[in-house]
Amino acid sequence: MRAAALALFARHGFAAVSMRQIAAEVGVQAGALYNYTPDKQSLLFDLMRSHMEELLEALPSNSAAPVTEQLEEFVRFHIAFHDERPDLVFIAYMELRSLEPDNFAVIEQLRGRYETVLESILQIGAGEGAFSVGDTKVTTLAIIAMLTGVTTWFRPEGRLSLRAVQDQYWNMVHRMVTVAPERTV
Amino acid sequence: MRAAALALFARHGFAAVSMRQIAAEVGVQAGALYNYTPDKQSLLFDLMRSHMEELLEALPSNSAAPVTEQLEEFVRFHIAFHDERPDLVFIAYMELRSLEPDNFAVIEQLRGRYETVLESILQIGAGEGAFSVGDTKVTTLAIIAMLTGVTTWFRPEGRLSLRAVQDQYWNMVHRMVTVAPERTV
DNA sequence: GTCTATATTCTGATAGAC
DNA sequence: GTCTATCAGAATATAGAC
Repeated sequence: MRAAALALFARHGFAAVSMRQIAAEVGVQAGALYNYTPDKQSLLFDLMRSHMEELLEALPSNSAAPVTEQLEEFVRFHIAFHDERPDLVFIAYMELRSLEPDNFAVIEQLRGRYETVLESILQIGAGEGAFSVGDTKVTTLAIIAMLTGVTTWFRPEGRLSLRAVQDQYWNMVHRMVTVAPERTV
Repeated sequence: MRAAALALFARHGFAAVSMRQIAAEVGVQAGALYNYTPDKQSLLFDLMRSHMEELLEALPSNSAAPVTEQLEEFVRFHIAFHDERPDLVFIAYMELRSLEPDNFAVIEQLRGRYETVLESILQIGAGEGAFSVGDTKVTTLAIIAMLTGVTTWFRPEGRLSLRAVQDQYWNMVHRMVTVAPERTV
């Protein structure tokens, strides 16, 4: 049921999907779904919370490694993890406004913890002189927006391999946080 | 009515907003709305199409200027234009899936034209040796995702001025497309 | 644990008075 | 051009048989 709901929410949006549609996808009648979830809102919330918790748990944290390597690891991890769960990533971002206030607060807090991991890497790197960034919060949000955008177009069977995409994004992020070169033009 | 619908769609999502809610916001009864739109779908489509057309019309195109200046102009324009219409930008991105197939095709084509403007700048710059980019399509999507993300957090009365945000994003984009420096760490 | 049936409310859209 | 009233159907969720 969770898988069916996830696919439908990602394709049509939470509000546009009815419990009857989910039931039809599973192959049961609508009433049977309520043996597995108390209501529709909980179904969305559980999907989003478990996704965010898995994301945080899977996040590598080699705080002993050089910051540049930590940043590279973060970039590659973000793209790979999101590639494996495109629907979950999509709804975790798109359906925030469909959450009731209490549920929203929980997800928002988990999001904040994820962003803080990246921001800490940038701050430490800036302190060491390894990175040159302006505002670390702005840079954090810019990098996450850029990386998350990959899910809107990347397909494993497409023109570029996952590895090639990771390479190119790491290259872009690396340049973004490294001191500007002499003008070449 | 368009303004009321826009605000509600941006906050709750197209599917989650009823014609009665829009009417209540305007201060009329639901039936009266149908003097101004044939149906709810057209209301969304008209908002999105007029937004995309204004975006394309306002887009500067100084093809005589150096490509680096063209890119800087694009970056600053994108952020400023989107800052002025946060709700429109939000629904133009979030509600693509709420469009019926024919309407979706129209909006998608307009999106493509906008992306092509940026990609052309990158391609010309790469050809001239002014830029060093990997895949121009990937770079285009990465830059647009990064810039569009600004609307999710930027507030004019916030900590950073619009100008400061433009400066920092231009700095990041400029580094992204410029040849990598010698390793500093 | 799934079914059928249903309570209740809401939905987009229309008809006709004024 | 807006109102009231309404149509026809869909929505979430529940009750009770099996």
